[in-house]
Amino acid sequence: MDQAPHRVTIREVAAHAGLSISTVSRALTGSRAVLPELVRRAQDSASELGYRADTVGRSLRTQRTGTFGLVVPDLTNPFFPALVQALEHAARSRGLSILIADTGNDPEVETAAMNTLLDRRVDALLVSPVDLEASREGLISAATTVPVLQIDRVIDEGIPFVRVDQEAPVKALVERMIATGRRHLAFIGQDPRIATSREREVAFAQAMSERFAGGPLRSVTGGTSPQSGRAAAETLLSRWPETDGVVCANDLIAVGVLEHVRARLAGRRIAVSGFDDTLMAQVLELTSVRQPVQQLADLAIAAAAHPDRSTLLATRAVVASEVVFRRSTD
Amino acid sequence: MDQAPHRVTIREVAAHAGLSISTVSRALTGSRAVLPELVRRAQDSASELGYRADTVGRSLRTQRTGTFGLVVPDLTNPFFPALVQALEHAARSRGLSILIADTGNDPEVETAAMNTLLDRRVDALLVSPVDLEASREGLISAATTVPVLQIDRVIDEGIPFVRVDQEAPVKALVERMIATGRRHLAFIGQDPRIATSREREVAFAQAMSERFAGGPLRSVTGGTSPQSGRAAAETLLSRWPETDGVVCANDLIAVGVLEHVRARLAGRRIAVSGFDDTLMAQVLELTSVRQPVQQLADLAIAAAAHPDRSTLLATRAVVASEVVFRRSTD
DNA sequence: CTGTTAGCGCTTTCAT
DNA sequence: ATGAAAGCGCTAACAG
Repeated sequence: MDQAPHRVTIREVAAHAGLSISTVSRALTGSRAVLPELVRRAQDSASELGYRADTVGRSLRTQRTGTFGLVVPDLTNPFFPALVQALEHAARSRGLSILIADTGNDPEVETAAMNTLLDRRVDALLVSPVDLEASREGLISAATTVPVLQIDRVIDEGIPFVRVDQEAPVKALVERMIATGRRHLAFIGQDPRIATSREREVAFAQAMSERFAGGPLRSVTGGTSPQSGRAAAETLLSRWPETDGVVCANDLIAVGVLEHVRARLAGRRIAVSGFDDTLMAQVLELTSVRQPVQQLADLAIAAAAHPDRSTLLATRAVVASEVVFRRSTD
Repeated sequence: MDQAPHRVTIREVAAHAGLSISTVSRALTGSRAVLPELVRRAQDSASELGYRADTVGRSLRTQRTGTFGLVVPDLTNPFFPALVQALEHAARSRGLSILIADTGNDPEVETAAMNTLLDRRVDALLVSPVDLEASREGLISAATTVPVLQIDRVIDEGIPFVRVDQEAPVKALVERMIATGRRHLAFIGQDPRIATSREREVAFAQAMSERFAGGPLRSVTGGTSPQSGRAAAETLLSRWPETDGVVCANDLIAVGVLEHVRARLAGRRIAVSGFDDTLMAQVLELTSVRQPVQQLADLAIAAAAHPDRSTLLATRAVVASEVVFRRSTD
């Protein structure tokens, strides 16, 4: 049936072309000048025999695998598939591959996964760390072995990162809610150990203190799901019944808030916004902050793929995001 | 700063332990019997020096990488992140890794991606092919080089697969719609070149012909998004205005149909169902077919990881799915 | 510009 | 049961 399908080696190509192994290698990779005539002969033999270089042998020799390890906390959170897709495309367009690990929001799994990837000699590690605190040690330790780039979630400024500015969009959301007549705004975060959620919370607190100096800071945190959003909304509105605008750290939470509002507070005109501009936000006409995923990915891969690693090690990029206003904040 | 972080090799461990390289290798991998005393010495030296075997060197020698290539059509479709997550967890629990490729629904990209993965010497290729026709040639060609397992989408019965039964759930949906009083059912598919969509369509046609022999087959196809779902619903309902139940090949489409019904046909009691039981289905109380993603993943990884590849090559698995009834079909 | 040779790190004969 | 040595496929010194 599926007979041991012998892979052609460079040695065979060399023999077939009547050239030395190294000439074939140089002709095919272009690493050194080779007579055009011989290049053709090498290429012809290669394609005739169906030769494709074995990257394992190459990696052992060059000490580069052309592979990045990508560590994400949870593919169930729709932001991450979008990020993975963008990263994978950016990587593949440069001939690079991605080993993926989903840590299920568990810092221990995260550290273990990073070590597995290091064993596979990835050229760099792209990580969205799970936990502001618990992820730190493993991340720092990994960074002593391989270039590490924090993507989206930043937990240590000493390690390279590509992140999104959270301050401007949060401020824009607050301004919009105020402009449409709201005065009692609140924030619902995910787990506060999640870097981006924490940043959004801080940005909210700051924007509010600028507009309502001395006013109460209405803020609760929960999980990352519509259910926990509903629960958080309930807590929030019983604690601060005057609330008329809610900035949520995530679309999933915002959806839960919308549900709660529509079910229990049908008459109230409460503004709601989310983050990530997921499909659900579009369908439910939820105002949300669109993440520049493509840009994030391009920057990350460009940095990680750069020939001399000092570039990666110097990367500290912050990109802007854009608020998409919809009916939920009218 | 980040000084060339020398990785410890097995040679250094051997020197430190006062043993030969081969003894250390055998002690650490357990590939052959070694005196317990020496095993301890090897292990101690290894952990003392922080040794971790280089999988690149190992792979070159053993001709196995412990890595699978995973090729999915589109991570934007929420079914696939769930599948990727389940596969990655199942793989990692066995010490195996996954190289991911998202083909963006393009068969040519798919073939190219498969070749890239083959160059990386993956032990097997797990593929959800894009296109019933256009993916076939590349898939068959890859299968001559490496074990290939079709996941979820099956386009060639001659190649191993792990799939989900589509017939039973579609039949159950049709029966339910009939039981709640509907008589004029219709189907909306994704692109008919998508294997699962096609199977669902066929199952629908069959279920209908059993109940309404000689009746019209109301069926249209479109894309895989709420927008195309809306458009398809419009087409469908203008062509067959009597329609009172719609089985959709996908939750995203179903959401579009719901939108169209709620916006334009507010009074009509039209049943709607989707596939994949995504978060959106839960939020919108949409009846949907929950895919046994975990089971699919476990079967796939178990087959792919099996030491002798004849097991993989013999894999033809079909697992059952479950309809989750919600308000949209009341 | 081309060829010969060494060697990346590991496992596995092959001797002992 | 252990060790010495070969070699997986490739690239890169080093001669020529």
